[in-house]
Amino acid sequence: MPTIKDVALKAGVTITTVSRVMNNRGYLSEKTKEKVHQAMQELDYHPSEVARSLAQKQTTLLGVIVPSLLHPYYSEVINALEHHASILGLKLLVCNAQRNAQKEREYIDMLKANKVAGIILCTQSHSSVRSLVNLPVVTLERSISPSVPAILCDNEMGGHLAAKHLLSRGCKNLVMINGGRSSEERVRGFTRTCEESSTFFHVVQASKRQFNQLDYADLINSLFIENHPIDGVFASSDVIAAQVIQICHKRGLRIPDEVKVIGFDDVDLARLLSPALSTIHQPIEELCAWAIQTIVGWDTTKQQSRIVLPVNLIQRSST
Amino acid sequence: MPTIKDVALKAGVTITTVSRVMNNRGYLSEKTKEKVHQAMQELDYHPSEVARSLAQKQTTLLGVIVPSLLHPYYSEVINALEHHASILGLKLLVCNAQRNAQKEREYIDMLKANKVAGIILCTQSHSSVRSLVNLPVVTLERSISPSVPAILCDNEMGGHLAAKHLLSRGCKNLVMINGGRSSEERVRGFTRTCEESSTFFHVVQASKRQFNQLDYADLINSLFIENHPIDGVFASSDVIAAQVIQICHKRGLRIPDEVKVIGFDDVDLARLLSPALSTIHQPIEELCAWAIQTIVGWDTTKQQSRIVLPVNLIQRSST
DNA sequence: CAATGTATGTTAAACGCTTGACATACTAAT
DNA sequence: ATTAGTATGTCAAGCGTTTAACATACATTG
Repeated sequence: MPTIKDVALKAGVTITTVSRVMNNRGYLSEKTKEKVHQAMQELDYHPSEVARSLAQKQTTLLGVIVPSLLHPYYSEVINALEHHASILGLKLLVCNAQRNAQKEREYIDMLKANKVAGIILCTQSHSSVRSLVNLPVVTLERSISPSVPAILCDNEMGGHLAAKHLLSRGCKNLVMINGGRSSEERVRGFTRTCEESSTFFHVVQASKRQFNQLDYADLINSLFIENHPIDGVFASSDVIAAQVIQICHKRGLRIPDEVKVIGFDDVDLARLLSPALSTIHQPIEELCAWAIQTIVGWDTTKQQSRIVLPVNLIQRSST
Repeated sequence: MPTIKDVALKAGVTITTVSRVMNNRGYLSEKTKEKVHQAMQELDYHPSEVARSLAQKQTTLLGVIVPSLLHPYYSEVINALEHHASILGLKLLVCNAQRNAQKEREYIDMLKANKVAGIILCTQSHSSVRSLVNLPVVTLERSISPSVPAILCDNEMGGHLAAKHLLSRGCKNLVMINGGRSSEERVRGFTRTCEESSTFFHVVQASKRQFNQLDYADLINSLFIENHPIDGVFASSDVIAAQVIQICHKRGLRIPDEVKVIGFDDVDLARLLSPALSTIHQPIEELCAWAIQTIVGWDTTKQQSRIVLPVNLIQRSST
């Protein structure tokens, strides 16, 4: 592989000049630039990012730590992050902490050892806050400490919209299934709205195990057995909602006629279900754009410690 | 951040010794190791991967290029790759080529500039073969050239199993929908089996646009309009199958009573659909394990240029 | 006792790039 | 004719490791 030296030699300039051309600093005539670019092309030269990183004490890598790579929400997050990162010449180092605080700490150490430009945290363990000083870090749909900027969607509004929608569709007996990504705000918005309309409702909480396996079947089944006839379900994620639909299907409960179901996230899965799932849309693209922006502008802009983006209702065929 | 120098100073040894301890080479007494480890702990020292990479002319990064990050198949691939990689201390650099040959080439250059330990290619463009010499590269569920080792699943067997299954369930009028990830082998296995049993069938091909958007609704709808009553559908991916189910649902066709549907991949989505989708299971874990193994053992083991793993039928409620 | 193996140490080059300091011209404006 | 700006160049240190080469010791073995 050719090095900067070879380029300099071929172009008849010094490596300083080549470096200047690459980084576009100092005075440079068009002619010199031309010569250098020419030489680069002929040699098929690509500067070593590693050497560059060492010299600059910074890489163009961005660490992303997610609690799961199988949950479609994080697939979409990674997709959006990769998109915005690549526009800025940043690369994504994807880490799956698997909801394991120990693993998360190891990943953080690893990312620091790799001198990443920043870390985007989508996990919930607080254990690691202290190891995050002096490093651009942002949490996505999560908030671990006032000292770490957080990008969130308006979860309370989401809970509210879901409840309001189910009520407006005539539901009288609501239940919310709250998955492991326990969002107090979603529950609060839902609860408040139900209470305000004096509708019968309750909230069930999934266990961490159920979240890990993305398997809520038992929980959902028990709901339909134990309780008064439910006619409206708000699931705290589309994945849970999918399973609600499945179980209604098995039990012969028609959706949306007998039971209405609404999810949260608006991942691609939602539109693939039968019936297509009504859900609360998270602006994943925007969330990710803000997250990247927060990392990239770390020193230059004063950090907003908390950014909350609006959500909205997407009505499909399940309500 | 502390450097190897600081550790050496604190431990009262030279940096050579510290380096030896870290890399476990040369003679070392327990006492020295102890001292060095102690010093590392006290300083919370983590060696700079960047410096290490420069010195060794190799990183512990693994490039992965996929055609889409939203397609659940690739989510599972990335999940499995990340898992196997992290066990070996490798990190995943995720690249989304978006089925764009130009982007793919850029990513390959970028990965080379970053001195990755290897590249796992899940894309189909051939354009880049020549730039892959002298670099551990493997293709996953794809084969671009005899000179690049490929890890595949037995697609022809998959097509065969799907057809055989639909036939054994009594279908008389089959259709296969072949998505953009055009796998000739799947078609061949399906076709051969149908022909052998003299069953009426045909194969429709989705356009690239449809694949990109993961939206096959029009195509599927036209099937049910144009043709004799179809009673069995083999979709070349679970995502397509999901949409078949949706459209049957809309058209009031009961599954599996009136139409039987089988997918391919066995991604998580399959078990979340209503009814749960029968499908051909790809051994994603094993495919990925082999892929990583191929990269890691690049120089030591002679490369097998082609590894084909078996698939199997998973029957759920859609057939 | 000599030879061998074990346990350290020192020194310094190498990896490929960035960057600051400084020197030298040429050009154009005052 | 001086000054300021522009366009290059040279030199060398620095980034934080690895690694080869070589020098000492001390402990064991034959």
